[in-house]
Amino acid sequence: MKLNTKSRYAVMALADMAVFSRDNAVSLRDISLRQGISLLYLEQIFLKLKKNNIVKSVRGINGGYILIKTPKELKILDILLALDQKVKTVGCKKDSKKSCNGKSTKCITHNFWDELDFHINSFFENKKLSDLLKNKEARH
Amino acid sequence: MKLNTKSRYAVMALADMAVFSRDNAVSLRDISLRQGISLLYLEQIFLKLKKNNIVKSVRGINGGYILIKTPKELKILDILLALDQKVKTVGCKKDSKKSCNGKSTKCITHNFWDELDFHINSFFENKKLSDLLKNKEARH
DNA sequence: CAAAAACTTGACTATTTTAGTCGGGTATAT
DNA sequence: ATATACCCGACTAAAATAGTCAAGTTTTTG
Repeated sequence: MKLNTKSRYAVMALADMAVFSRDNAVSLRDISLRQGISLLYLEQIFLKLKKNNIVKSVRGINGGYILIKTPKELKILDILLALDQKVKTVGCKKDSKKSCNGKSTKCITHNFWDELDFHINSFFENKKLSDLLKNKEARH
Repeated sequence: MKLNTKSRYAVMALADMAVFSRDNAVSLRDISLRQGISLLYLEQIFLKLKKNNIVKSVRGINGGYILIKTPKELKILDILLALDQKVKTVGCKKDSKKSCNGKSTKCITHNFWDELDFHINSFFENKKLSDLLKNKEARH
């Protein structure tokens, strides 16, 4: 039950941008230094974020990336989907024909996994990037 | 964001037992046939379920496994833990010393991942095996 | 214009995890 | 006795993951 590091770093990098950008583009080099993430790896991640319209890029000197939406509007779910991190915890259910374990009938636990996925999905759907920043140093 | 098949099959097999046992032991062979799970694989899974006191075994002819708790009492979380399926979606946090990304300070997204884990954990904690059986054919 | 900063992109690879099998046991009811 | 069913460690093929590399292109600034 793990999230891949790409998704994790993506959220981390975007949170960094939300904190440090003041309308200016934020370079991957800066994010890399601040968050301790490999620059090469960040490049790969931002490629996907760009393709999925989470950020836009500015080339050349003083270039970098800019959030397309405000942190208040940006759902965490959108970030995960951009990194191909689907919330589908279990294989059974692809299509409705031969759904579970190769059989044509729904398996005994089918609805339970559906519920689980829905539960997790809702969490990511309701959380916005701005929510991460609030409690940065709050709590205990 | 996937559950491994061992956990999935474990839940499935235990649900099967809950449905088909009438105080008698349920053999893995029967579960294998009914649920379409490899017998050899089931053996591996039940070894862990036994070690973690989810089931007890009866050897010899007419042997099999018996649920230790009633389906109403058996938390799904206990099943997952028995299969080493920890709900810890992200690497940062092992110990409190050098927690995130090798750094000594909590990463910017740390609390968020904690919340996520808590959210998922609660789900598994509150769901009992008996809950899976109720809505087997219910809903839509 | 030249050079440097920074984005662009596909391919590649080592490591780890996963899913599942195999073989050779042991216990027990009939 | 023997068949059934649990017991258990070791093994392996395949897939996923994490991350690197190479070779660009674009744009700003001096």
